[in-house]
Amino acid sequence: MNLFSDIRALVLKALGELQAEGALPPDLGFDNVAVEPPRDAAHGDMATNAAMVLAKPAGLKPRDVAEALAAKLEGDARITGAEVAGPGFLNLRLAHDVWHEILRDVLQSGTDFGRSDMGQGARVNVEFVSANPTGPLHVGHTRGAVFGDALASLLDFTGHDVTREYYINDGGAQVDVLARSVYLRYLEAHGQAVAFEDGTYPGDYLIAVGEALKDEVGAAYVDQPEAVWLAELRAYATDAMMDLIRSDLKALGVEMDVFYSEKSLYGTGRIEQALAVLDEKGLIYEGVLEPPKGKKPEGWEPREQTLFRSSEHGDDVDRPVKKSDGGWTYFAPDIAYHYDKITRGFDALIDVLGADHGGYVKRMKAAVSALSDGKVPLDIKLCQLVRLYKNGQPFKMSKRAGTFVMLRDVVDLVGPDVTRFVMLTRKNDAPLDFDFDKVTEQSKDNPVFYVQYANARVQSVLRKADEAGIDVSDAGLQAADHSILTHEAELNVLKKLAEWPRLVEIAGRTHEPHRVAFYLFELASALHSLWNRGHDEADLRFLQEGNAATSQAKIALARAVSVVLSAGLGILGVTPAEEMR
RNA sequence: GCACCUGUAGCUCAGCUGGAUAGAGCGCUGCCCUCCGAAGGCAGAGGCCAGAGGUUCGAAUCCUCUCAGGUGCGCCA
Repeated sequence: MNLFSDIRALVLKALGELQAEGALPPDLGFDNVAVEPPRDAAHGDMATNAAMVLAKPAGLKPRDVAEALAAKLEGDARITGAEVAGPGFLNLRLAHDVWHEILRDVLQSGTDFGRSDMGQGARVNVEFVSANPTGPLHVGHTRGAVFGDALASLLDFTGHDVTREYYINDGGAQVDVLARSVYLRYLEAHGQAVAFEDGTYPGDYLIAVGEALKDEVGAAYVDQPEAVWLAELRAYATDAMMDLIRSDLKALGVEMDVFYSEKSLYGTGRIEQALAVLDEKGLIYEGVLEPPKGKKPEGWEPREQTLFRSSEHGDDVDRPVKKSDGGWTYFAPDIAYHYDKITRGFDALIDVLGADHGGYVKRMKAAVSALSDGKVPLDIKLCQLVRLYKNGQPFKMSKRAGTFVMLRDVVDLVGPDVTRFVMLTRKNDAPLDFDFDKVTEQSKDNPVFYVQYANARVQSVLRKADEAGIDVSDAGLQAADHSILTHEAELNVLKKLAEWPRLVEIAGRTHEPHRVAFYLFELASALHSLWNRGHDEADLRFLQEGNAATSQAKIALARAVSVVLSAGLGILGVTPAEEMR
């Protein structure tokens, strides 16, 4: 149950009655009527802008509309006060019962509390990571992996049918480079001295691949020309790298539903087919592009290419799908890949990419718009870079210097839970600072710790209550008399719990999982605040000595916080802490 | 040159897809531990929301322009 939509429904019903009575014009639309938590708690529990939105089209004064609405709403048992404020806000106060009902709902629904059917089962494809299969994942990929996975969970929680997908770029020239690099390691395994020149991957992770290849084929490829082994090694090396990447993802707790191979698009007519669709719409032509102004690429000369008229779908210029030598550009298989996603029947597509792919957004949106006749929306989420720090000092990533930080390094050092949470404490399009020391610090500066600690405190109360012989089973807590929870600090926690379903919908709609992380911090904060007031005010403690009934009600509140924390952490892919060590 | 992202407290950042007196953490100031729930809590100071116009009942949020930082710009994926 979502309290905000319930109250909004109530407001709409009242407005409808006013309409029926002739107090409002009959042709008035209520789409813009919103019910929100007021920023200032002194303004009550809920506020609606109905009067201000409707006054103008109705030809009435905002305050008059608000007064009429207030009179209607005050008849409802859930509303204990409705007052007009400011330019025409209607501030509502809700009965304590409303909050206690939320508590019951949380306890009954468990971590499904807040689950929404907003998505109505729409099929959404979330493509993320999609790192080139040329080596293990590094810290930049990690952010995309965590973001994509959490976004997918969030969409699932809001009623979408989600597919997590990884696009394997196994079709391009970089796979040749990989194959040749593996060949060098293979020769090395046979005792030959090799040199890794520019244009090869010198990474240590290929040593094992070279040795495994030797075990498999013996000396069959030694001193053989490329023509003999290249095609074989491309496939062999790609498989080896994907195994590596899969295990990296597993270490982070990410599981893909689909791995889609770029290679499968070549030689199968898939690319030609997708381009034919565009061609039918008159969006493919032979032409010559203007050189970019200002910074002319070296050796620029005008050449005729096959172009996609992406400028008709919002792009700035048209984009080449064929190189001047007739081969496909990288864009062509990408078009085919997205066309494939569309034909698989997805209602919406999401691509999670690194920020360096910014230049790619418009053309891909143009392609999807053209291919689906504007029916399938594509949202592209760009993840900004991660800046690493150690002891407050920046920590440069450089391939050449060999200090390239891998996903595995981060996860091994701080664990998957901390990695995931911290990666989600910034919105995707802002850069993220990741300090290895701060993220493991046990203090309130550290949001991961702060949230986990709140959950651990609740678990601790539950254990102690159990030892004291209080029934803290789900049934016991549900049956408790929650109506004694009337203290402001307790109501604050309940109100924060009531926000969860709304927060989830907003986060899901905007594709912004970081909102969940911030909410969890606020919820944890509300619990800590109540907990600490218990220090001075004994009757605010969860465990009331010698009064099992009161304890049960208070512990039910704590338990509900734990439930929602678990649900939220679950979306982020973080395991709730039972205790702090 | 063009496109995209960013610009909010001293610092790091939220800000509900247009709402009321713009929030949090850190840092700063002042309180709160004989013991029973202080790896914490409470209170306070701190703002021209980069700047200028516009849209409207109402703008940090939408539009235009300017400034600053980042990213990218045919024959790499």
